[in-house]
Amino acid sequence: MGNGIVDDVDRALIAELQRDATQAYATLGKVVGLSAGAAHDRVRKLRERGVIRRTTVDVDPTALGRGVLAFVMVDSSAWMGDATESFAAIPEIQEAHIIAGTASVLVKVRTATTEQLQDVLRRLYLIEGVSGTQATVVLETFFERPVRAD
Amino acid sequence: MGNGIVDDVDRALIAELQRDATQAYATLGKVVGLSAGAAHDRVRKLRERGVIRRTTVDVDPTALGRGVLAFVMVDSSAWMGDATESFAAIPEIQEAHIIAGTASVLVKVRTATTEQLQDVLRRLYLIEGVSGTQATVVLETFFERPVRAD
DNA sequence: AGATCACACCGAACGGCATTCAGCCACCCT
DNA sequence: AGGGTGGCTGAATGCCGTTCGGTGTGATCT
Repeated sequence: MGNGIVDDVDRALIAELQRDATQAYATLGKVVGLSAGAAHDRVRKLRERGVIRRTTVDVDPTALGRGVLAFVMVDSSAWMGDATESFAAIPEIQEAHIIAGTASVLVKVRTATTEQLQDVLRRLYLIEGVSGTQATVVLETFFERPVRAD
Repeated sequence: MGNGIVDDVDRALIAELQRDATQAYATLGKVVGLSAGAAHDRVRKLRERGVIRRTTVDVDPTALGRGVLAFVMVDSSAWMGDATESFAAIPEIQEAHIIAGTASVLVKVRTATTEQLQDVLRRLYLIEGVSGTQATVVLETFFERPVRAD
């Protein structure tokens, strides 16, 4: 998995697709100096190799009623390495990472209201080994952008 | 902007598109019980309203040489509300948020190595008003998924 | 009630684009 | 030199995005 090299043309293609994945392969190819067929071939291989995981849409969280964003440091009294499913089972959690430092897990949470955020914290405490949480509410998001490709 | 209501069908369409934005509108319509034309119409309106911001691709950060992920709490001695551009100018920063609490800004950083992470911290200190940083390195990512649509 | 309007959907038609493929070229390995 | 591999071009084909006329429904106004 993940084999093969990602060259400059691949990176340019990825950057273009991140910007707008709906554009035609002919357009895409022109940007990097390739025919439509060649561009298509490269993108197909990038997908096969798992470099491009999927094509998706970016949505406005507020429009979906997920206007409250918070990061929560989760303290634990036990090894949390196998707790993926426990965190994934809470749908309001958008990301979960094991971290180095005093806390052991960092999660990114989106809810409609702060009351719902509180309820997520309650459900976090129900996870085996969780001994504490420290929530940080986001007041304003400067930006959220794709992984840098170039 | 952001006008109009997002009903259950819209949410189902968004959820499908988040899962796979390459599928045909006929398929998409079938999932929610709509014709291809109607599905296309709803998605077009969701785009116009800004509910769907863009169509993009999800990439594997490791494959692009961005294997190191860290969250950095940035302390400041001044008002940081207008510092968007300063943070955006550092390409390794993927997200930047103003937060409530002792720190004032939280940023998500992706680099190839921890040396490069250190260099990002150095550049953060160059931003006017930044008085300190506290970096938390991610050891393992459980998951990162789209905003919940349903 | 009846008339008018707005809105959402369907189904068909058109044209463009994704996808495939044969042929070609450059490079590497033996 | 010869054969194999990988990547590219350009063209052909068929599917799909996109548009549009027509219909049904519910709301508003007279």
